[in-house]
Amino acid sequence: MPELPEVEVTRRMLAPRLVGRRISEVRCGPPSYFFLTPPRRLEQSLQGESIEALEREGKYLLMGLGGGRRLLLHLGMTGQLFIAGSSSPRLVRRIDRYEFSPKAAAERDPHTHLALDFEDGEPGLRFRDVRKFGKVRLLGPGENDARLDKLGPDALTADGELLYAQARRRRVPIKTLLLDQGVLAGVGNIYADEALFLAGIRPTRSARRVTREQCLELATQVKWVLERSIAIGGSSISDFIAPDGQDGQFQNERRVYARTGEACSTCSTPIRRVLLGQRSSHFCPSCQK
DNA sequence: CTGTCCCTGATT
DNA sequence: AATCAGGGACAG
Repeated sequence: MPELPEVEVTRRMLAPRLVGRRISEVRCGPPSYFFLTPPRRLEQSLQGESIEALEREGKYLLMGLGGGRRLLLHLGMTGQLFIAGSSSPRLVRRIDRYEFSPKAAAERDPHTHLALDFEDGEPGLRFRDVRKFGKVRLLGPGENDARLDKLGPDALTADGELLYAQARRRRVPIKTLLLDQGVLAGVGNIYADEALFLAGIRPTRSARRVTREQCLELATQVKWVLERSIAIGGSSISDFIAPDGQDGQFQNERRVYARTGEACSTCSTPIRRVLLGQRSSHFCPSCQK
């Protein structure tokens, strides 16, 4: 599940391969929940555009285009952004045949929704998303997206005092607070669980019962775990791949996430799993209070 | 603030 | 055939 580190790894690897190039051809799959901007309109509007920047806000990517327009991208749960021709066991072979015409339907990968190719002939960009929880939207000059407007400060700059101030006035579990993109932009289920483990705080603890010292420590651990994951290419637990098809390595360093029943790496107590608002949380009942 | 829904593939 | 996974929008 792509969270801040996976999106940032994607951005860093993609930027040098996209920025400065002019789009020669755009192909989209059929209309779906995935397209906030209708696919036909994307095909018309993006053709001939040049890419001037690639930025990240929380878990969103923003491709800066000429004339102040921007392309908003979100990977959702199973999104994969990669360079055409990349190979990975997580990618199907049909992927490079991105012929989206109805007659070619049997030949194409039904999960690749967007393909951009470049005038200079360098390999293009592909956006694949099995479950279509991802998003694509074209923003006009000066146009904003409500999703972006709601984002809080980037989690890489998490401020413990600010987190404490928010925690004091919310009755929700601390884990729920961490997942709130309006509080800290970019934290998802994996890194929330990992940061809470490192800070020694149970995910279920009420936010208002987390002390100031604990909030400072939590902010420190959030930043550490995100930076560490970025450094080793993110987490490839289910679907995530880097733009070159490579897997990240952070899944090998996780202490609690999806380790239910396994021995805690510090004290050997079995890791437990609880549900918080339909979402699973993992913690060590001995190390986390 | 909590519950439901969007979607598809893997698992039971 | 039913259940689970879950980011985020939305309804209640």
